[in-house]
Amino acid sequence: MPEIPEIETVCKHLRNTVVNSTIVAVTINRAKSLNITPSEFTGIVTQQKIIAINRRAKIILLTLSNQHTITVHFMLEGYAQLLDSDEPNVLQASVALGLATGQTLAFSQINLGYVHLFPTINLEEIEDLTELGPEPLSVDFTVDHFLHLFKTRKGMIKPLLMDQKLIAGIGNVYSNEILFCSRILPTRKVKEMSEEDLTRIYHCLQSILSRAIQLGGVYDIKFSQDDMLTGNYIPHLKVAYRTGAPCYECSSPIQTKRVGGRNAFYCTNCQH
DNA sequence: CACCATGTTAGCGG
DNA sequence: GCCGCTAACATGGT
Repeated sequence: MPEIPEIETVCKHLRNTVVNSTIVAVTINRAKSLNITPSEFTGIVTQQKIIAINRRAKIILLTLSNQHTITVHFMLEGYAQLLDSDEPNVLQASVALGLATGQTLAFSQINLGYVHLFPTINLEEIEDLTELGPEPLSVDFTVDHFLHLFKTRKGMIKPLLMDQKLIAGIGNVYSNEILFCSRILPTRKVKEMSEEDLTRIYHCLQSILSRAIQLGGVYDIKFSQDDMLTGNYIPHLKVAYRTGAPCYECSSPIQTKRVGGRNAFYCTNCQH
């Protein structure tokens, strides 16, 4: 479920709280999440300062003062929380970074995801990031860039929007929302779509993702006790998880079916 | 209990 | 190579 808006929301919180903090303790309860041994990880990370927070696709990047970068992918169920270091929740985190501030940055339920560490200063060289397509919200991702990418493809639009190698950071929830906004059915073949259709998708993609970022996405786990942002986009979802409920535009029931192995949500009356 | 949901990758057949 | 499908992965929910 975490896609660009959810990860961006976590990054906002991290920028406001942990940048310039020094890591003084490391807890690893799930060594499988790492790409190196727990003692190597702990050795490299301890006493380093977190100097920058970035996002690439659905991956959080924490840059450390010793020219290393931690990459965190939540995959299905992972989440991040800032806790007081003496809170019991710290003990069940997959990987937790104790900070000099007395708080702990906890990454929990990293079951299929990972917390990797790479020696690098150039983020694009990081192994986890090399296969990813362009960031849809970057300034150089123009409508022409989008048309060029999609025009020549043969498949259905929804799986293509979720293809991380083609375009990075869009998952099941927002692909459904973007297509409802575009009035395009998820099964439509890109090849059979007009340039106008694709242009509409581009603009919906921009507006939906930016609005969802502004409002804090749809994640249901708060980053910290005073977190008023996370999840505020949930009431704005128009089709995702609304199977059988009336469409906000035309009142006909929202439909679901498998498209490209995932659940597609759509309105057969509004989308064509 | 079996099955489904999620994101990603690998593998297979067309 | 691309497309569409399936399985695998971990876990919790029905």
